Amino acid sequence: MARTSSPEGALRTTDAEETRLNILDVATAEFADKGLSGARIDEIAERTNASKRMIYYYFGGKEGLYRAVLERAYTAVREMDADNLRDHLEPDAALRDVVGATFDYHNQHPEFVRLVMNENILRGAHVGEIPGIRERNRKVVEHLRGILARGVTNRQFREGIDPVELHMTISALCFYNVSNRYTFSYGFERDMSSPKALARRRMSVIDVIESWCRR
Amino acid sequence: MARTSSPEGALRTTDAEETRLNILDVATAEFADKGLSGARIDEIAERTNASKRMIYYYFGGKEGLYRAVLERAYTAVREMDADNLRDHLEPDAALRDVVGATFDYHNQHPEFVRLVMNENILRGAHVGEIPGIRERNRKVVEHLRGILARGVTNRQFREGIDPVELHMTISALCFYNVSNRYTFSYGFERDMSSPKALARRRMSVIDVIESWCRR
DNA sequence: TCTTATGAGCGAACCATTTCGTACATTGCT
DNA sequence: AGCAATGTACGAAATGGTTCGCTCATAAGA
Repeated sequence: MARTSSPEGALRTTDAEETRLNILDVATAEFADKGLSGARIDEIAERTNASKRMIYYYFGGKEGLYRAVLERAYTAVREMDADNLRDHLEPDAALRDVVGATFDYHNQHPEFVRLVMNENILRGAHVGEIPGIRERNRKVVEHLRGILARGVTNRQFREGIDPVELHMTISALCFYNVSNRYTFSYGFERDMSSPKALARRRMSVIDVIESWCRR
Repeated sequence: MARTSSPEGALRTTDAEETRLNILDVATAEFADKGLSGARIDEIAERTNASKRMIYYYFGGKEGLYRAVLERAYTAVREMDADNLRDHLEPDAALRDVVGATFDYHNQHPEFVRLVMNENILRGAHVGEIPGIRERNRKVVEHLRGILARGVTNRQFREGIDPVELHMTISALCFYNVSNRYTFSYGFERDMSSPKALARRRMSVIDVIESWCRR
C-alpha cells in the first residue's frame, strides 16, 4: 500500500488509509444497524469523509464493503481472544475469566453481535470466505478443552463435558442477551440495559457455567 | 367476516380467508428467509395464489403484512405453551419438560426464530404492538417461578434462582443453536443439523439447566 | 319475483422513487 | 506528461405503492 513521503515514514498511514478506515467505521455502524439489504451505500457515503465513488474505488461495491466490515469485526474478536486466553493456574478461575470476558465483549460490542446476527440471516453467505474464523473457533475450543482437562485432573470439574458443547453454551448465553434484547423482557419489568440487571445477568451466566462444570 | 353460502356453513372458511392464509404462509417464509428489507412484495405475490393487489388490499402494505406474519408466529408459540405448561408433580421433571419442549419447538420452527432475529435487527420496532407477548412471557416466567418454588420446598432445587434469569437462560440456549447455526461451528467438525449432534445438544441444554437449579 | 344498489374481491397496467453502479471529467502530485 | 485519486452527474433496474375498472354475490325495494 502506498505511503506518504512525510517524515514520519512508515508509521504514519496515508490519507487513503485513513479514508478506508473511515469508510469501514461508518459502514460497520450502518450494516450493524440495518443489515446488508437494509443499509444504503448512498447513506454510508454521506456519513463518510469520502464520496460514494470512493467506496466503489476501494471496496468494489456493497458486498465487498460488507465483507471487509465483517472481516475486520472478526479480526477484532481474535485480538480480544489473544488478550484473554491466557492460562491461569486454577481451572475454575480460568473458566470464570473466559466466561466473564466473553460476556463483557459481547456487551461492549453490540455492533459485532448485530453483524453476526445479520450474517446468520444471510445463512452465512460471506462468513465462509473470511479467513481466520475457523482458527479462532478452534483455538477457543482447544483452550476450553485444556481448562476442562486440568479441572478434571484437579477434581474441580466433573468428567464428560464436551468442550464444543461448552463453547456453544458460553456463546449462547453471552450472545443472547445482546442479540435478543428487544424481544426479550416484554411482560416483566426488567430493562436489560440497566447496569444493575446487566451485572446480575453476568453473575448468572458465570454461575450457570460453573454449576455445569463443577463436580 | 363474510361466509359463503355453501352447505358446510360456518365451518368452511371463505375463499378470501383461504387467500389471506395463503398469503400469510408465503410471506412468513419470505420474511423469515430474507428479513423485512430483504423480502420483496412482488416475489411474495408471485408465489401466492393471489396478486400483489390483494396483498395491499388485505394487509395494507409491506409493514402490515410483516406485522401480521409476526403476530401469527407469536400466536402459534402461545398455543404451544398452552400444551406444554401443564403442571407436573415433580419439579425436576417439570423443568426438564419445559426445557425439552422449548428446545424442540425452536428446532422445529426455524422460521419463528428467524422472524425474531429479524425483529431484533429492527430493534423491536413492531413487536411492541403485538398483543399477547407480554402475557406470554409473564405466563412462562410465572410457570417457572412455580416450578422453582416447589423444587425448593422439595429440597430438589437450591434457593435464590430468579425465574426471569432462568427463563432467559433457557431461551438463550434453545434459541442460539438455531439462530447462529451458520456462523457457529466453523473450525471444528460438527454439523449441528445432524440428528446425532442435535440430540447431544438437547441433552446438554437440559443438563446445564438442571445442574444450575439442583442443590 | 324481478330489479337495482352496494360493496367485497380481484387483475393488470402504471407511476414515482429509490438504489446500485458507472462514465467522464478533473485535480494534483511526481 | 502520466498516473492515482476523486467529484459530479447520470442510467437502468428494481421496488413499493396506486389507479382504473371489472365480476359477482347478496340485500333491499317494488
